[in-house]
Amino acid sequence: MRIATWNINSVRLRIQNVLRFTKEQNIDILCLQETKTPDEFFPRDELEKIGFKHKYYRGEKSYNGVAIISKFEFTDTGYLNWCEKDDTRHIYIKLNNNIEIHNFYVPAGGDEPDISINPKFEHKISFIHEMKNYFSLNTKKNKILVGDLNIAPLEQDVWSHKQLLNVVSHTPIETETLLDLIQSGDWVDIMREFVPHNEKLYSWWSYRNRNWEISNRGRRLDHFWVSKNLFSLVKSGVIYKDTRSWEKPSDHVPIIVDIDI
DNA sequence: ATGGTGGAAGGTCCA
Repeated sequence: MRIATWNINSVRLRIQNVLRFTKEQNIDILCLQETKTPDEFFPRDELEKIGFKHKYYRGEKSYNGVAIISKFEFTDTGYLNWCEKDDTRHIYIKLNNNIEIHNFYVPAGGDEPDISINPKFEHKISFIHEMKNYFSLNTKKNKILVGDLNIAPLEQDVWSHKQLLNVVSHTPIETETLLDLIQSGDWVDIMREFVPHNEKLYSWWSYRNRNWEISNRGRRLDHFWVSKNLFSLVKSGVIYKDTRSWEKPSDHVPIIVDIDI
């Protein structure tokens, strides 16, 4: 089974990119973030035509929004509201092999990395804490967690560790909280099993840099984790940088993972 | 310290 995750930054604007990507890469299940559309406008018919018969999505006007589209049926679907908000930042589905896939869009956190003066940053940190509590209560088997977590936890997950230490996405409070979530939840950070920790690895390049590929000032904000019992079944993990060069690209690129499930 | 770009909206807010 080939599963991918992608912050699409408007699924309606980039539906052609989604169709091209899923066809060319033969994706079975695609988790999307920042779909930015209410459910009644989700492009379900186009996706149906290319074989994604099973879909579960929650969106809202302008902001947030998550979706899972699949060639395999779901035996359960659902979501939780985090930080007592009903924004659309999380959904999960269950497959008939009893594996659960959680799809998250964690708050970006604004500009100022100080929880006492920036409510967006406080929201982000609280969100990760709630994820930690939730996944420590539940069984740590047969789970997959993907999404735009808006944190680059390791030194080589950003173009300059030193220069980004005080930039939201790579501050110590964020990276420590995220690494704690990985540890306490017994998660395996797939991409870092395939790419050594001393090699640069990014999934996002800002729109604000026209020469994004030359300057290569990226960050690894997108993640694909599996519970430990599934790790031996994971055959490959790739960050598919090609889409960043397509027409009207998202600023994030997909992660593609092959799993024998 | 600032501004650079993009999306949804049709004014700003958010990233």
